[in-house]
Amino acid sequence: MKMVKTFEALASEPRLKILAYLSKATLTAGEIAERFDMAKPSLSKHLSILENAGLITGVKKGKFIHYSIVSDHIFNQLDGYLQEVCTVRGPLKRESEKKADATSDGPPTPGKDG
Amino acid sequence: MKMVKTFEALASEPRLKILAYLSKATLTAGEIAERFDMAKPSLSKHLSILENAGLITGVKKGKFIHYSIVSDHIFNQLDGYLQEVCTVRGPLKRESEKKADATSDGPPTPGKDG
DNA sequence: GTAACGATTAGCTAGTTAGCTAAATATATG
DNA sequence: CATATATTTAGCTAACTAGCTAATCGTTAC
Repeated sequence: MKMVKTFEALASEPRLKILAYLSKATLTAGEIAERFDMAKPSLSKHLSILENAGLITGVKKGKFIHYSIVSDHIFNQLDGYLQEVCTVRGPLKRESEKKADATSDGPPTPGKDG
Repeated sequence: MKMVKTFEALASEPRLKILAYLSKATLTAGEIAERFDMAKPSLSKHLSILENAGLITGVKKGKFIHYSIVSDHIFNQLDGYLQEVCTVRGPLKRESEKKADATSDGPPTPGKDG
């Protein structure tokens, strides 16, 4: 698991913002570049880093490339890492602690119940 | 939420390894430095980055500083980010898709039905 | 083929990061 | 106070990253 690649892709304010934009819609590189007031080549590089890390995917349609987030990958990577490092936390313990932590807010984290 | 700081701290092979070591035990800076065959000042910098991001904490006991992982913080940061970006994924849907993922390689585009 | 448009690659500069060695800080001990 | 140990800070160089402009590639339209 190349976690470093994932974290490197996420360790950038512009890239986090790009992901935030893409979390709600599929956008072309040009649209994103407009929103960010950033030169297109600079943005293109960020997109390639994100795509190379598997966090987004680009689909070419004519002369446009539509980028969209790959939520599954992001989730699997981060969740997998959590289970790797926070070994002591079983799913039930997580649920328990989340309830204790914020009684009003925050949904329970699903797990394998075991 | 300063996610960038967290991700920057995690975007480093040495630092991921340090966290891996600390996930199982509390160690002093010197012990970690020995394991990594890395100059102590270099390691010290990594430790300070991790501590500054809140991922580890150092407790001074005499002339030693015992570093240990702050699993809670790591979990909360990453889990919080997941819920921020992967907004469409409700807990139940996550469970469902994890199961479905094993049988089909093309996960459906997430909708707003959460 | 030529022009226009969308996006990326190439090449450059400025700022940052990673590693080192040497010096400094802090704690125990005599 | 002087010494030894544990860790960090300071200062340096090499390598990397981020951003830009200019040039290139691919597609659509004429």
